[in-house]
Amino acid sequence: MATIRDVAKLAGVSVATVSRVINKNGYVNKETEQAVQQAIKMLNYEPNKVARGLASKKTETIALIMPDISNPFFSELARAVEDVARLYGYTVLICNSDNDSGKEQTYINVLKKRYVDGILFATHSLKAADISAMNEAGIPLVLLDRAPSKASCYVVRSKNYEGATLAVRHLLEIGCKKIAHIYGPQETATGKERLLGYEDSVRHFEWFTPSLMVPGHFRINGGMEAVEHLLARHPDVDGIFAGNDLMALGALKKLQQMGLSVPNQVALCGFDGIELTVITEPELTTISQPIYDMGALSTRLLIQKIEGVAVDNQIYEFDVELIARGSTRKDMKTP
Amino acid sequence: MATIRDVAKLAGVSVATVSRVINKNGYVNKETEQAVQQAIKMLNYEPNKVARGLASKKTETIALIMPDISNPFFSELARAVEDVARLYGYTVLICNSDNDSGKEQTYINVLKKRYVDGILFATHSLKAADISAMNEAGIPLVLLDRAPSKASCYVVRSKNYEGATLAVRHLLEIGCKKIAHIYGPQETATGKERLLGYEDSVRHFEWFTPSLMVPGHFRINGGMEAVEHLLARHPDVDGIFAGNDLMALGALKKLQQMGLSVPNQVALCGFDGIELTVITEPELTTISQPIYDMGALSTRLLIQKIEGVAVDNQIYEFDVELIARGSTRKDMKTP
DNA sequence: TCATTGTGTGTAACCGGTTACACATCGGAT
DNA sequence: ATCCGATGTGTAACCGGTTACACACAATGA
Repeated sequence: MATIRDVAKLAGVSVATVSRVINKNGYVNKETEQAVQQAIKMLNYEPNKVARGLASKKTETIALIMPDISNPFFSELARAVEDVARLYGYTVLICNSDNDSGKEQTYINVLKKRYVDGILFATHSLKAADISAMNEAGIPLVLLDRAPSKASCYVVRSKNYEGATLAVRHLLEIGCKKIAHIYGPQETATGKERLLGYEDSVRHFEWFTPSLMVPGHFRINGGMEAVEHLLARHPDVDGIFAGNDLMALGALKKLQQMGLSVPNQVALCGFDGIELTVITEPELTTISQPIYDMGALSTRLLIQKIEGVAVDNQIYEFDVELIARGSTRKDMKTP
Repeated sequence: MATIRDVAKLAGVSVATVSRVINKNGYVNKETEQAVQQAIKMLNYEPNKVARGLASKKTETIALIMPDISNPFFSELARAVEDVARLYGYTVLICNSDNDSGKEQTYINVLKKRYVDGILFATHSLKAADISAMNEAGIPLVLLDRAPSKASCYVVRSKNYEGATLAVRHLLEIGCKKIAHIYGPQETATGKERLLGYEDSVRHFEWFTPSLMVPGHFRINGGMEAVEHLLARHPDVDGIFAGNDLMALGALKKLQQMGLSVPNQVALCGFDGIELTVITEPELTTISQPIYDMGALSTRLLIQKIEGVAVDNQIYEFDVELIARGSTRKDMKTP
C-alpha cells in the first residue's frame, strides 16, 4: 500500500501538501492539487486510518454498548446505528454488557485506549458519575432510553409513560374489566416509566390491586412466568399490558398453552414494536416506538457532537403509537 | 493518559525495556521488571491500542460481515462472536452487507485501511477470487456456511444436506403423505444444500412434483407467500419443510390465518434452531444447528489463525439435530 | 515605499508505540 | 587466557499520518 510519502514524491511536493489536499484544509494551489490528485489516483492511495487515528486522535469509530445484541430490540437498533454510521464513514464496535456495570467499565476502558470517537449507550447501568467522567475525558456520549438528572449528554428516548396510558386506555376501550401489568426491571427508566403509566391509569378503579403488577424482567420466559402467577391469583384478568414485546410474546404463548383465547378471554398489549410482533397468531397489539429512527437519530447526534456541529436540544423524545392488532381485536362473532 | 515514555522515565529505564516488560518478550532482569511494573501501577499506565496498531499492524480487532444483524440468526451469531472475541481481548466491528457484493467490497477496503486483524464472513457474495485476494493481502479469513472449491481459508458449517433429509424423514414418520419444501436463495450453500437434501429424499415418491418446491427467500414474508402459492396449487399438502426458521414462522402464521391446523392438517419443520422457534404456539419443530457454537468456534479459529497458532483442519462441520416440537406433534385426540 | 495580509509550500516535530541493532557484562567451555 | 553464547539494556529508526512554524512571494492600503 502506498503511503503519503510515496504520493508526495510522485507529485513532487511535500507530505504536508498532500495532507492538505486530502483533508481540504489550508492553502493549496489549484495546479498543485491537480498534480497531487493525479499521484493519488496513480498509486491508488488511500490514507491509513490507524496512522491518522494516532496523529489526530480521531478514529471514525463509534461504539454501541447495549445489554445483548441477540435481543431483537437491540439488533434492530444496531442495524440503524450501523446504517447511519456507514453513511458518515464511521465504523461500529459492538459491546454486550449484559447490564453488568463491571463489563461496561471494562469496555469503556478499552474503548478509550482505542480512541473511539464516541459511545452510544443503550443500557442503564451507567451512573451519573460515569457520565461526568466521560465528559471530562472528552468522549461524546448519547444515551438511549434514560435521562440522567443532570443531562450532561444527549438523550434519545420515547414517551414511555404516555405509551403505557395509551395501552391501558386501549384495553379499557375494547371492554377489559381487569387489566394487569407485567413490568420490566425497575432499574431501567423504561421499566419504571411504563409501570408508572399503568399505575396512574388504573389506580382509581376499584378492581385495582398491587398484585396485578408482576415482574417479567423484559424476557420471554419472564412473560410466561408472570402470566402463570397472575392467573393463579387473578383468574378474572381479561387484559394484560406487558412492558415490552418479548414479555408479551411470552405471555401470549403461556395464555395459549393454558387454553385461553387471546383476545377473547384475555386481551394483550405489548410495548416496543419489534418486528417479531407480527409473527404470532393473533398478531400482537403493541405500543410502537420508532426503534430504527431512534437508533438513526442517536447516531446522527453522536456524530454531530463528535464533529463539533452545534446541536441545540439535549433531549429528544419520540412519540409512541398504538398499533392495534389481533391480540386486542375482540371477535364479536364468537364471544 | 500516561505514555510509555512516562513509565520509562519514572522507572529509570528506556522505552524498549518497558515495551519488553509489557509484551513479555526479550530479556529483562527480574528487578528491572519489578521497577517497571511499579511505575506502570503508579501511573496507571495502559498501552495505547492505536499506537500499537500502527507500529505492529495488529489492532486486535476483527470484523463480522453478515447480511443483516437484525436477522435473529445473525444476531445470535454476533453475540457468540463478540463473547469469544472479548475473551481473547479482541473487539468486534459489525458490517451489514445486505448480500450486496458492492457493499462488501467497500467494507473489505475500509477494514484493510483500519488494519483489522481478521474477517469473519457470514455471507455468500464472496467470490473465490476475493478469497485469494484476501489471502495475498495476508488477512485471515473464516467463512461461515460455505465451502469454496479451493478451501484456502477456514470454513465453519453444518450438515445442511443431512439436516434436510432428517426433516423429511421426520415428516414422513409422523405420517405426512405429501411434503413440500420452501427453499432459500440458491446462491447460498445453505439454501442449495437443503433443497438438494429435500429433493433427494422425496424424488422417488410418486406424489413428488417440482412444483412442491417454492422459494421463500429466507424471510418471514417469503414463507407466508410460499404457503399461499403452495396450497393454491397443492391443497393436499400435509407437511412442509422450510429451509430456515424465519420462513417456517411465516408459513406457520399463514397456515393459521388460513384456518389450517398445525400440525394436524399440515405439519411444519424449520431449519436453524433460532430461539424464536419457541415463541409460537405450537412451538416450531426445527433442524437445529448450534448457532452459538458455530460463531464461537469461527471466532476461535480466526484468532488462532491471526496469532499464528497452527490449526490442522480447514473445514469444520457441525452436526445438526432434529428438535421435534408441537408443529409436528400430531394430536391423536383431535384428528 | 513599506508594512500588512493572504496565499502557497516545505521542514520537522509529534502522536505512542515496536524493534533492529549495538553494546556491555558474565559464566562456562576450550 | 580466549572465545562464545546467554543475558540485559539503550539508542534511534520506524509505522503513516497531522500540523506548528518558518519562509517566500504577491497584492493591497496607507
